[in-house]
Amino acid sequence: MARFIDELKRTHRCNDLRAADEGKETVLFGWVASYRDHGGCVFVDLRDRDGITQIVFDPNLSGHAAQPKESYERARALRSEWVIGVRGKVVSRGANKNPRLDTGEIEVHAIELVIFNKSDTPPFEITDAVDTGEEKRLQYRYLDLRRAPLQKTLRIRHKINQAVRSYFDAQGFLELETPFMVKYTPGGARNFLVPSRMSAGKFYALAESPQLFKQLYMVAGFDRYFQIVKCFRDEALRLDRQPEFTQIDVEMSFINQDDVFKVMEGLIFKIWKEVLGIDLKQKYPSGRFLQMPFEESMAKYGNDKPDMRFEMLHTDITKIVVKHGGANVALFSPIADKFKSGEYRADLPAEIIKAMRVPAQFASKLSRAELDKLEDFVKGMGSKGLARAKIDEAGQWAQSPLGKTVAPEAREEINHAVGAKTGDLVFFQFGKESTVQTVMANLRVHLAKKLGLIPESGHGGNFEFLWVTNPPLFEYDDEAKAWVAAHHAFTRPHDECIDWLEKDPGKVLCYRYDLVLNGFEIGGGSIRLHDPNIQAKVFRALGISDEQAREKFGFLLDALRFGAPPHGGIALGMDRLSMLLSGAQSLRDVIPFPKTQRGTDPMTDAPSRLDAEQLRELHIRIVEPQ
RNA sequence: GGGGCGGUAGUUAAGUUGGUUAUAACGCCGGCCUGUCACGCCGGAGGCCGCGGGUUCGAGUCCCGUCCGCCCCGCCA
Repeated sequence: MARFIDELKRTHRCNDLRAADEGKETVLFGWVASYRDHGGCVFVDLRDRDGITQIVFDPNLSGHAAQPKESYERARALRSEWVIGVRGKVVSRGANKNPRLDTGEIEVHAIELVIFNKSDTPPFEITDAVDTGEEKRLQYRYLDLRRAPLQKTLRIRHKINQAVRSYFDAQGFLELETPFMVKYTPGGARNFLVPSRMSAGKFYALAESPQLFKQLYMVAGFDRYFQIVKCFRDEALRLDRQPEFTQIDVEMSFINQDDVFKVMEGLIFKIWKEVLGIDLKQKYPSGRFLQMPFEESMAKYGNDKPDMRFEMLHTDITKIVVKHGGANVALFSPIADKFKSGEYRADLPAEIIKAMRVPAQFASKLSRAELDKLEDFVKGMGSKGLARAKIDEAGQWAQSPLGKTVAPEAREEINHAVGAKTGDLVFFQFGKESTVQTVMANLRVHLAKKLGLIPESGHGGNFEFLWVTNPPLFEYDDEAKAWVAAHHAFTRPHDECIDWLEKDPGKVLCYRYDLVLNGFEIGGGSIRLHDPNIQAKVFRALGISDEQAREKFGFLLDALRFGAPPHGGIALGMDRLSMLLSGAQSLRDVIPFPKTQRGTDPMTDAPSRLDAEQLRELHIRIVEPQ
């Protein structure tokens, strides 16, 4: 029978002991975070998931028998990350307190020491401050996870999970599971595929979301469903996108859009309260978040996930320029001319001109070199360049090629629309609408970071929530020359837009909504189409035949014919939520075992090749890329 | 598929117009030290400069290719 673990059970964790515990005997288990050998005595910082306690090994401790001497001798050999157990006595540090440790008022005088296991020298130091490349950290993720910041973020995930479960349970939701291995459906996000051994040549797909199944739960009458669920998407990775991620998935029956908002706002309030101790009531006394139409968001911010923590709004000046016949600016003229010649329909502008004002007090901080760098920044996003103008005392566009020719009336109207005053800097983008929007949206955020306009987030409570609502149901696909569903084909259009489905699909708005926090989309959902007649019209607008619809979504269409209730739902990105709650800079810092940007895992070396026999069993032949 | 940045000791980085022995800090190893907590002091080891090719008397440095990582566009809820 082993002395430690069998006989000596752990009495405390490494962040438990305080001044009040003085005199107690304690048994602690943990890892050697650091050791300081002073010749006569040895100090060890013992670490577990909760914190650090200083252990002292001193052969001359009064009141004990031979054991301290023996422990001291062995303690001198301790090294970083060895796993040990200690029996000792809690003693006040007297004048030698360490205010930086929660346990800094006390230390433990060791009587007995056990070395459970030695450790190789770790490839990087286990400290709070990261000074190691991310690939190394991922390669030794189990060591990286010993660091306090990651211990803290994973604890936040735990707390979110607990808050979600208790909230939804109290609201009458059932936590129900859905399959991960599903039928492949083309369109939307690419699926990861799983070959079937038993059905030669056939594949399952990993679910990109539980979407269809949660709707089936509604048809089945479960009424209120939620699930904390893994989803899989075989798409390019980003700072805020991983191939395997977790959603807080919700669906409800007999509700409208606002009912969904209320339920989710309640959840967010609870999560913030329980995880951060922040009462969002102070910021949102009504309990409700701001709502903004999609169109307004695109116009003012250039995207549908605006960071509301700072201003620098966009202004669309296309109409002003067109009105002034190009405003006598050579670069603008082609766009204005196209409108004039009727090449573009007024309701379908493929090209736009946007301006963004940087107020004088910030504009003055930007050096010439920095402004030139912005040129490269926008070019990286497909822009041809970044036109700019400095507003002088007379309201003229100084330091700008545009200013040399621009018609004064047009210039004044633009200045007025943009709100430009003396000393302000105005940036312009023009051309293909999608490019202009992307460039201007990114430029807005990039400049805000550069100029320090974004307040510190975190526990100060700089959390700006926003519902972005009522986007168009369809988008025009330039390449395919056809209307495609902006999200999926089962979103309910606004009732007053039903007529447009046939006449002008581009005008159809729908009950879709995104929840945005500080420039990140943290959730999205919709009210679903449950009326088969309107569903048929939507398919017609998309040019999807009955046969095609049946082939792709047959089982859902079948189900909707058997008394589907009005229903809708939403999914929150659990990982992004954790990232914003913990102040982490990357999704990879809140996912325990994340993938690199190429979707690989440096620790396990996944994905990996299979040998010929395994491939044969799966009926797969590898075609080497050229 | 495209653009940008990066890869030098275990780790993080420096490395000049191409030049002779490739630096520093931390870590590691050995020794000393009874109040440290970024302990201190003395000594030491440690290098495929991502990989392959080219230019050159000479390449960490210049050129071409390639692999890997990060950020972004496209893509993606």
